[in-house]
Amino acid sequence: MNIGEVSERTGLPAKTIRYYEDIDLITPKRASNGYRVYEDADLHQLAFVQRSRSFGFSIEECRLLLSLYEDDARSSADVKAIALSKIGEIDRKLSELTSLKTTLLALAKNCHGDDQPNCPIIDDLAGRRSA
Amino acid sequence: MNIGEVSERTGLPAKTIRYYEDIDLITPKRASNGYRVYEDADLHQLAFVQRSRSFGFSIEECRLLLSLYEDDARSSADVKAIALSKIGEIDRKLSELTSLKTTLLALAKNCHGDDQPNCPIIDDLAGRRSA
DNA sequence: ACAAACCTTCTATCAAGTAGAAGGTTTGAG
DNA sequence: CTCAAACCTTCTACTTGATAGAAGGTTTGT
Repeated sequence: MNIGEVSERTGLPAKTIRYYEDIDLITPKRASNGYRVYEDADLHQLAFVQRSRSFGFSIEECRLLLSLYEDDARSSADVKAIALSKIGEIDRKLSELTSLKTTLLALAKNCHGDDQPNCPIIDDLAGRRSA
Repeated sequence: MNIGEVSERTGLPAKTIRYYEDIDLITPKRASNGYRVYEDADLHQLAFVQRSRSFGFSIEECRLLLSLYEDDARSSADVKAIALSKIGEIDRKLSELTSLKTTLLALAKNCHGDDQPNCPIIDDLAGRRSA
């Protein structure tokens, strides 16, 4: 299968698929004319990476997960550890975003939002505590 | 004031302060020896950007906020609009991360986490619905 | 006089692609 | 048979928001 069909089937841009080869993530064989030839196993790997990326795993994490995916002797504990650490990361981001939102909401609430220059948001950003 | 003292006072690395000049965000005057000379107004602007960045505003948003900060004829509505749009962005990220976490948690819960290769996380990433 | 501590500019690096240039090949239509 | 569309290739540059290092000039203090 050529890259065009792979792109169509997976929905990944051809550019991205070539990029994955460039970083030695998924490396198809080559035909005699130099074209990349994707076999079913490559397609499965691409779909695996695609889904892993959509779960927020970085490329390097995908590389690790992929090696576990390919490893029949893997232990599920290794996989679970990666998932749990990712959940921890998500939790940290969630609490950071939540407190950010709280602060911005409070600021916005106090701002009249009219055509006057007076603005508590600017005041706060400038370090002038408007409380 | 030289960049070293500015760095010390604001806590921003000198590299970052030079970078902000490079992208025409905060451009100090130069002394006859070529050194950057920061005045109080520059320091205020730096602190303003620093705080805006910590609120999750991008550099380009900071640039806009800074121009409003400097503009005595600004309308607070303009500022509020930026804050509200940022809150919208945060909300989108929050819900994305929350659903991601839910999915990963469900997967991790079903994984034994032992030394056996059998793993519902891998199965899901591979597209094999383990339900 | 000499070193430490500044200052300068320029270049490269990170993540994860995306976009475009410049060119070769192959497929199908007329 | 010819021509163009549609593929394919490699290489380079751009994005964000800095950070790190090279290579070198200046200034301050002892």
